[in-house]
Amino acid sequence: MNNGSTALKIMEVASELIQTHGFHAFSYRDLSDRVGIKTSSIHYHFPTKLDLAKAVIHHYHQAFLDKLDEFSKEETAKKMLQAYTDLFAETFRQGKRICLCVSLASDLNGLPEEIRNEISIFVDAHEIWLASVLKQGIDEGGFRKLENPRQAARNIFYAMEGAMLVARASSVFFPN
Amino acid sequence: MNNGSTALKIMEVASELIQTHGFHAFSYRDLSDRVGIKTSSIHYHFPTKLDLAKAVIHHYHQAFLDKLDEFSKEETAKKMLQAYTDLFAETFRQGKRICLCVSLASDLNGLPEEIRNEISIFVDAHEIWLASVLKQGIDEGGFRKLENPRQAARNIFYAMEGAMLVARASSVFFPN
DNA sequence: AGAACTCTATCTATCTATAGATAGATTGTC
DNA sequence: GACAATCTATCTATAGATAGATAGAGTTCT
Repeated sequence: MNNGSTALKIMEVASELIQTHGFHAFSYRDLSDRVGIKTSSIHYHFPTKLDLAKAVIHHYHQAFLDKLDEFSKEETAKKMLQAYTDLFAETFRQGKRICLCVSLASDLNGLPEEIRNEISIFVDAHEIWLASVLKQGIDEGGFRKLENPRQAARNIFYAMEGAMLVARASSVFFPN
Repeated sequence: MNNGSTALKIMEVASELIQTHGFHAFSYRDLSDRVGIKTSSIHYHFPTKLDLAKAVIHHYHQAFLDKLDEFSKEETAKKMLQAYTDLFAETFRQGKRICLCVSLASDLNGLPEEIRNEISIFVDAHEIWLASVLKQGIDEGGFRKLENPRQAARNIFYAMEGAMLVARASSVFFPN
């Protein structure tokens, strides 16, 4: 594994394929076609598919934390929340792309513990960030008082993740 | 394809595997092992894996509509909603099993249109039922007035579906 | 009634395509 | 010349799928 531009491109394409088709629904051949190198060269960078998955999650996770930091610079909690939900909407607009961790969650029962842990840390980070935004919003007076901000944060997160999956399936969003 | 008990058993096992592992993550061999017949015999009942998927969706869809009818017999909208959410919780308790249509939705970009249509009809049925329950609850006075019951129904549905996936991934529900 | 036939459901054996993976040669850059 | 990155060629395992045989239950013909 290394951090050169080829490795990065492989990770980006892999991330896209996981988010649009799922972990078990793409192959090294698909990557090969899109990145423009042979499958064996991909193995050079990521010996196994799980190594690739781990690297993709790590990269995506870091990028997401950076986004959250950026959102935290907004003036009000309301704007932070808006920026957060906009990111989901924007992601989905790119070929019905869903959140990486939810795509992997749907395959989770067949993935090794190492990956499951990475994903659970990622999910927790979302909830903690959202809960802190909610608390700030309550203090600011922009949001109404909540009994359990952490639970409310979870509910928002559930709805965001569920909405992406359901939107893919629903005729409301993609009528024939 | 026929409706004998073997075909039914195949469908039930397939449904479980789709809900726990995903459509692309189980094989005819997995079915063969669990049902106790050879893979070739499964092909006798369901010529292709997509034929099997179609049959499973259809069967699951019908069973779900029956459940909704049953829930509609509850005295109040609040109890109907409770029965609905209990069903999700009960399903999830069986080996982190998620809703069939959401599991398939995460693989949707790689599935044929015929299946996509089946799923979208299913999703719409959920939302229509939920919206009617909400309206009834508002009329009864048990629920507070909503500007857009259909949108509220969608939000409930999103949260239910998202919660199952996130619960699978979250350390809050499955700490190490 | 009994022989001949047909249908259902299963089996064994095998096919083709593709998956992820590996060995070893080649190329290009410092 | 050494190393990084890529290639060609190939491997093993498994996927979904198919062909053809078989056992046994039910049907039809004479």
